[in-house]
Amino acid sequence: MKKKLTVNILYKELLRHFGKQYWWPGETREEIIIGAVLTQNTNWANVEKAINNLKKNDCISLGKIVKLHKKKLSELIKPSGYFNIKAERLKSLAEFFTNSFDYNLKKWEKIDVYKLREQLLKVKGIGEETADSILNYAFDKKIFVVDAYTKRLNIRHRLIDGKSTYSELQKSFAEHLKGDVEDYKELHALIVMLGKNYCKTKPRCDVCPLNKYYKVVGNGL
DNA sequence: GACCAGGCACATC
DNA sequence: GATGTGCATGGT
Repeated sequence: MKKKLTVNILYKELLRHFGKQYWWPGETREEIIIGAVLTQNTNWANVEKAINNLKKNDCISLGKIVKLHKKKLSELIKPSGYFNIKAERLKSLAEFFTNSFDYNLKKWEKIDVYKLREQLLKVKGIGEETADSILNYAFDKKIFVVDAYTKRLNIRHRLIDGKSTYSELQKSFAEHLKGDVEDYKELHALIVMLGKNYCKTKPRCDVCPLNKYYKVVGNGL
């Protein structure tokens, strides 16, 4: 690693700038799980439309999705894009959860977090980010979610070695971030906020919320 | 009309 | 292990 990730200062600055995000947007555990698949490479506004369709049809649960025809499911989630693939992924994931422990998700809470992660990754269509989003936000596990924004943040601001893999980035954040599961949720949400609003075309600009961060830790560039 | 958005699986080198 | 491609909608 080139540089020690001063992640606590980063967190503090982002929190000060954006305020608490209270993620994940979702009313129930199952809605969060469903949203985690729907948001794959898609903006949240489109996901919301899909979720609203599911709600209107009383289908915002894994038990309902298991029984739903794939074609009907595709129609409902159409606004989120990749609807055929996502319908398949949702079916697989719904089968995974409903077939285990008598469809009692509370029982999953007691499983070792890494064991559950391993199981989730075996489900077709569930990669590291989706699995970690489910673990962190739906199951309140202390697992840091790395996404496109986190990778971009790392490269643009050179937090750690630019060629870091998903697990290297995740490990680095986990090693340095002081806090509980709620802080893990917040920091990921804040990094998404930063990515949506800044750092789109160039590493730094005059209005970058991270400028104060650099005043504290020095110029990493 | 081009480009982007809170990925993933699969093929190919 | 790195890189390329298909999957698809809706906002800017």
